[in-house]
Amino acid sequence: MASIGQRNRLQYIILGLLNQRPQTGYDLAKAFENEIGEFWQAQHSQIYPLLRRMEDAGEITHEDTVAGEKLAKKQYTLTPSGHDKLVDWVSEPSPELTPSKDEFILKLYFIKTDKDPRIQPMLREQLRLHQTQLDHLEGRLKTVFPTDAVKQQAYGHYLILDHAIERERDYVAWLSKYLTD
Amino acid sequence: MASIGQRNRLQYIILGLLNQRPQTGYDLAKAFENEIGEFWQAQHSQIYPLLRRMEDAGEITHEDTVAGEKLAKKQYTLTPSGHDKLVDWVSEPSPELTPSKDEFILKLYFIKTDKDPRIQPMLREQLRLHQTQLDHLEGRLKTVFPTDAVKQQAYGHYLILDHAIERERDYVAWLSKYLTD
DNA sequence: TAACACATGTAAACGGTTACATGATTAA
DNA sequence: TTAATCATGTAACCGTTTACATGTGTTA
Repeated sequence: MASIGQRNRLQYIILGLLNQRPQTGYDLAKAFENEIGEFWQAQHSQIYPLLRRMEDAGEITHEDTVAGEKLAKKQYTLTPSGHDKLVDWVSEPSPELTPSKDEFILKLYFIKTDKDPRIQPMLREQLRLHQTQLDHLEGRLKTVFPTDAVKQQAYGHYLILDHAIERERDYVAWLSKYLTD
Repeated sequence: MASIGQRNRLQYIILGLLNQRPQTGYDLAKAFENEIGEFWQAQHSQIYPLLRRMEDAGEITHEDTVAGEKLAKKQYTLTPSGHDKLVDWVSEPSPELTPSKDEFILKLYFIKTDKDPRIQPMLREQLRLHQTQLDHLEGRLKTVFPTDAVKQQAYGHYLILDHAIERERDYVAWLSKYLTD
């Protein structure tokens, strides 16, 4: 029995995605480029070995299918044990505050005076970045959740999109506060 | 000449900290427990080998000193080359938006309906956490920057503390928006 | 004298990224 | 037919965390 460290959060994301519907490793990798990519990233090179380990641990199983003439696919599904593990994880407290690792913030820390000529260009660059991200997220909210009915079918997803939007909005407001033009 | 990957951001933090004043590896490790710990974390086991590599690369030098009878210390200082590297890094654009890796947000994503009984307790737990962090940061602002004069001596530090406070304030406001009691 | 803080290191394991490698299917 | 996408894997490297390991100085 392969053991998977308690702190490996990617495994739980995979459990959660497979709980939505059975998928291949390729599908999972795509999910990290799309909606879940706003919150977590993973490459296929990390996903395929982990799927193997999770299957060895009895949390998921796969069914071999063939597309077209001979393109092999592995369709992964949760086992009851995997489902339990997912439920346990979501139900556990999340008492950790992870530092944000924002490189711009890090650079700011080493600027001494408000007279430093680098500050304003840096703030402007970040404003552009976060404004773009804000526009992107607001667009996604409109396309992914056009009606209240859809919100109730993926309520958690709606919540975190709303959170991400407010975060960007506040970041933009904070940057504007210190921009002098 | 040892090469240090471009993406290693810890080296720049160390350059920045040594630019403030010469320090030992132990001092640097302490700094990550205190103020800089809000934004980045590093253990001494990562710091000591990196200091060695940075010295090999000619960015820092050390002077051996002895405290008391024979407690050996290595006091590290920036070289001109290390100072240049720090200035270059701060002056470079920071065009990357790092995902936040907030485990609570991740868990929310997998909750389907607004009727799920886990949502409210989760929101309450996070409210408590972020309220505590907000209180902590507001306390630090008052102790670290009691007057406007001090703000101007470490302006970047003041900015990022202000940013962190607004971030927590907004997080708390967002959580409260969805709390039903 | 015992506990705690100061001080420096190494080793093992883990999580994540980039690169290497191969082959099938579909659409332009 | 050729480029893009679908599909699965491995290898090497890097950054980070946890644990191991040792010894000094200070303070209660």
